[in-house]
Amino acid sequence: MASKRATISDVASLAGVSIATASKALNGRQDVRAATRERVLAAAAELSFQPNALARGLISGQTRTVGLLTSDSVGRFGIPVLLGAEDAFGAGEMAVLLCDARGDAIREQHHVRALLSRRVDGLIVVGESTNPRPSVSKDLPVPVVYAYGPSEDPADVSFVPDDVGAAAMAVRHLLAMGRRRIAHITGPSHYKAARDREEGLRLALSEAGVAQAGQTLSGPWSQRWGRHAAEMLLMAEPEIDAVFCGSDQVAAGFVEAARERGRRVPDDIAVVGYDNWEVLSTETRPALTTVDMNLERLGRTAAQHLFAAIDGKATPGVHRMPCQLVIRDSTSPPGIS
Amino acid sequence: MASKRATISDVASLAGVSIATASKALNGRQDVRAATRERVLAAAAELSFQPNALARGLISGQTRTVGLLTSDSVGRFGIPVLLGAEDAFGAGEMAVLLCDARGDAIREQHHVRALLSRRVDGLIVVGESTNPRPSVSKDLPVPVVYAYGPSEDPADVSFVPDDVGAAAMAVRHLLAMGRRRIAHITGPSHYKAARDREEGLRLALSEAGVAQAGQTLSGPWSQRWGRHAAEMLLMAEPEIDAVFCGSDQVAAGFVEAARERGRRVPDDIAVVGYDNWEVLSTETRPALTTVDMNLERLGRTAAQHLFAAIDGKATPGVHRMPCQLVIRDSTSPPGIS
DNA sequence: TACGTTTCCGAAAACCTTTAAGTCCAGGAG
DNA sequence: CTCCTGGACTTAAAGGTTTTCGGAAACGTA
Repeated sequence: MASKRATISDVASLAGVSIATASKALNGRQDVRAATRERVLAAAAELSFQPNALARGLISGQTRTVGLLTSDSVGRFGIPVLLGAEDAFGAGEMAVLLCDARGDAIREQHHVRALLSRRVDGLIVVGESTNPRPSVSKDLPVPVVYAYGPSEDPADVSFVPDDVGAAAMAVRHLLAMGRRRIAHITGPSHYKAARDREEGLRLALSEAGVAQAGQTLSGPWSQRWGRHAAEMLLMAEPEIDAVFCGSDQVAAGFVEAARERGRRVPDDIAVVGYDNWEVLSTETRPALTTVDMNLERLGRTAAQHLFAAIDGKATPGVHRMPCQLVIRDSTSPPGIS
Repeated sequence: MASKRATISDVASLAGVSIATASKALNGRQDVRAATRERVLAAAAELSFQPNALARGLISGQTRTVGLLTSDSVGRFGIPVLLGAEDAFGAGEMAVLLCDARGDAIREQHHVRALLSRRVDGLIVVGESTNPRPSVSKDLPVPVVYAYGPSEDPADVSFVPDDVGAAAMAVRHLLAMGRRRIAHITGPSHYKAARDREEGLRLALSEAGVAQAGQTLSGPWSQRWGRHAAEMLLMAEPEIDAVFCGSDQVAAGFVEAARERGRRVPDDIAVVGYDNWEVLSTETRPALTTVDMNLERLGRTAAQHLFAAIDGKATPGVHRMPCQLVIRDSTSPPGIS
């Protein structure tokens, strides 16, 4: 460990000026002769002076720090959002204070207080699912932005993926590929994501005047469920030519089971997944056409919006961010692959 | 946004005492009459007073904040370590300042300076691989602990998974199951993880006086490589009865290709993976026996060690943390599953 | 009464920086 | 010569808290 850290008064006395002059020189302000500024800068470099952000924050009232509150950071979805936010902040001089409430409301309140006591300039709350969640607290002295999981309170600012639009886009792609007997396997219906994606499916089907093949099958978001659902579906609706799956895990399971049952993908049945979780979507055979929610961008956008809210005006409400369809082999026209 | 935040002097005047007395009452110190303490506490509650951590840190010289510097947070390995560290810190009153250098040394130095200027009490550096990395900086005024990726400088404190020991444990398990023709498929040899795991394999084999079946096959850490290696291996060494894979991705690829070639797992060939990446290890059929590096615990331990280093003495050097073998169906004795 | 002890509380310094206000001086205008 | 202007620099206050030390009151003892 190095010896005591240099303060601005050390710099000032080494340069032979007052503290105020040193401060002005270091901050590039007027009223300092060029020669004097040089001396101060040289002194600062020699002492490897780093201004104390605490003292600075105490005066300015701005810490240039934001809190990032996650409910379940182990989840696959929180992480990219977090990364995107960190990215946007890191570009400036902002720092991110990370807290994980692990789904516990008490702990969340505790963290909010701790962050407030550290005088963060703003808060980003990233949810573990797209289900609306309780507002973190009314009347906080700093702006709050919700990412991935929106706030229940429409007066708050939330950024969520446009699941309905993305699902419709995915299904339109299947229709454009000439598929007409489209089935749907997805996750538990208490997930808004599952309901939204189904809504998107219905939307695209009704636009085209096509009926859904069989009932929507709901189960866990797992590969195992994808396999199981595949067996049920191929029994009940043997003539399907496409499946829209609510997640890549489900899709990977479906593909595997379908192949074992002698159905070729994509020749007999085209498959679309969701999430673009690359370890699954690019490693299955064939690689999966899937929806990429672009979560890093969502996180970045949320962070940029927090900036705006910090020094100015926010635009409340739920902002739906467009997703992207990544087209791979699992939806190629028959005979191509 | 709420109105101006209450300060301790607001609390003091509401309670009708001096600032000093208010401070003592709030911090549970002696020399305050019980009744007075009550009044102060009540006033603080009424104003929902939160002490300003900046002012407090300015005096005490302790911010109760640590910096978490990651080189590649998108990686699967950094995240659990980060979570474990956050966990250990969150238990106390510590907060974590997260920075992602994205593998760029310049950016890393920039972040170190920013963190130092914020007066963090310590630093955790989490690597993206177990390859030793340059020390973040000499003579920092705060303690530094490296997690997952150790520092090149043996005077630093590093915590890494015991890959050699874990690999040996995995291979001993195969031997205990009666397997004698054991092959090895792993990742690129410029990864220390790949070299260490191979070393563990050799160790366990030579203990038992058993020769490795064929050469070690090195390739990318991917499922695709696992499939490809399986084809080569089953051609070159058709009589193998077990494979130790350097990662679950490789193992999943191997299992898939082996089954397509008509080899039953585990009856004909037992398979062990590495990482316990659950989306792969529990969803393959059969579920994979694999090594769990227990990265969250590693992160927690690193954090706890940082505590120790902050207020006392550190024990320099590379600390190897034991891993755990998770036994599943892919190594069951023939005839069981 | 004088004095010592205990108990409770307040004044003020300290932490480090920024900034508003003030000082000093040279030089130009009248 | 006086007055004014502007540049270059310094002084001092402010920001919120903790902590040391001194003071005051209350009480007991001689």
